Amino acid sequence: MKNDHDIAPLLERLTRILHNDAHKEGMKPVQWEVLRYLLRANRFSRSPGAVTTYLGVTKGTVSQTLNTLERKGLIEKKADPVDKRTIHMRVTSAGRKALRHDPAIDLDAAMGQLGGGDKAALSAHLETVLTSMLHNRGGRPFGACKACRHFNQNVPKGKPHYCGLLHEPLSNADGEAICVEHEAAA
Amino acid sequence: MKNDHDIAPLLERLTRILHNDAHKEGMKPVQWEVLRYLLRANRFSRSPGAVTTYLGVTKGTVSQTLNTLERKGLIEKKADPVDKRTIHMRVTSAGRKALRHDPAIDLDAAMGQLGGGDKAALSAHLETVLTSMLHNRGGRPFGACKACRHFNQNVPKGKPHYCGLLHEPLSNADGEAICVEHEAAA
DNA sequence: AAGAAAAGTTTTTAGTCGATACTATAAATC
DNA sequence: GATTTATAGTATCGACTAAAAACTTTTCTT
Repeated sequence: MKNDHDIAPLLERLTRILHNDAHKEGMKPVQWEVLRYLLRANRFSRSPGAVTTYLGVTKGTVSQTLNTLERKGLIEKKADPVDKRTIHMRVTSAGRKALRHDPAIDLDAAMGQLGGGDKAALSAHLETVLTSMLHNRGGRPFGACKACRHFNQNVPKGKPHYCGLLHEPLSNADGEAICVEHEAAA
Repeated sequence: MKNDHDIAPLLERLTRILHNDAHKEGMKPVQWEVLRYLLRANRFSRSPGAVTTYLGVTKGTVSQTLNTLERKGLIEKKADPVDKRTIHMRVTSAGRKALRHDPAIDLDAAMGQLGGGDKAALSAHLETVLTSMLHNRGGRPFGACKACRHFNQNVPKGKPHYCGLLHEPLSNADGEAICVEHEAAA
C-alpha cells in the first residue's frame, strides 16, 4: 500500500500552530498546559510530582514552571500537613480567569467543522494512538477518577464515593476529575 | 450535547509525548521539524523565508535554528546567484542519515494500531481541523506541488512539468514535493 | 535616483528543558 | 533506635527556543 495518509505531517503542523498560539497573554505553552491540567486534576493529582508524571519532563523543569505560575498569582501552593515532603496546589481565581483566554479554545472552534460522528471517530482514533504511545513508554493514562478500578460509587452508604487505592473519600467533583493513579476499570 | 469528546486534551498529550521524544540524538524538536520540512520541500521552498512561513515563528528564530543545523553539518546553505538576498538550502547526506533516527517514526508505528479505513478517517479529520485553523490565521497550506493550480503537467511537451506562477520547469520529484506557493487546484 | 519593500542576520531578554547535585522528610532495614 | 534507602521537591548550569527590535544588503517601485 503506497498511501500511508501522511498523518504525521498533519499532526506536526497542527501541533505547531497550537504551540505558536500559546505564546499569548505573557504565557508560555507549558504554562498553559500546567494550568489546564491543574484545573482538571483531582486533589491527589495536583502535586509537582503528578505534574511531572503528566508532562513527562524532569522534576526540575516542573519546579521552575510552577514557581513562575505562582509568581504570576495563577496558582497557590500549600504544604501537606501529614507528609511534609509533598505540596498541594490549586488554581486561583486569577488562574481561572486567565484560562478564559486559553489559546486552545480555538481548537474547539475548529473542531466545530466536524460533525458529531466525525468528532467521535477522531476522538477514538486519537485515543488509540495515544494509548499505544503511552503504553510503549510506560506512561500513565490519567483517566477520569470515576472510570478507575479503584473507584467505589456511593461507598460508604450515604457518603458519595471512595477510592480503594488511597483509602480516601471522594466528592462528586473528584469523580469527574482526572487522576495520576487512574487504572482503567476491568 | 454534553459530550464534546475531549479531543483537545488527547491532542495535547500526544503532542507532548512527541515533543519530549524529540530530545534525542543531540537534537531539539524544532530542529527535527526543520530537517523534515527541508527534505519534503521543493527547491522554491527550501529558503529561510519559506521555513519561517511554514513554522509560523519569527525570522530571527529560524535564522538561529538554521545556523545550528548548518553547524551540525545536517544542511547546507547556498546563496541564489540571481537574487542575492535569498538563500537556498539542502539536506546533506549526514542530515538524511540523521532523519533515519527521527523520533516521529514512533508515531507511524503507533498508527499501525489503526486499520486502513481508520487511518484514512483520521487523516481526513485532522486535515479538516488543520485547514480550518490555517484559514483563520491566513496560513499557507504547503500542499504537494502537483496538486497546485499552477502546476502544468507535461508542459512544454517532452519536458516534464511547469509552474505557471514562478515560470519554472519542474521535475517529477518537484511535483511530489511540498511548496510554499501551493494553492489548491480548483 | 529616491524610497519602500523584502530576505536575512544579530542582539537582547525571558523562559524551557535535561542533567546533576542538593535538602528535607519518610519508610525500610538491621 | 540508628542507619540506610527511597521519595518529593528545589537550585543551578548550559544549550536551546522564541519574540522583538534594530540593522544590512539587495531588489522593486515610482
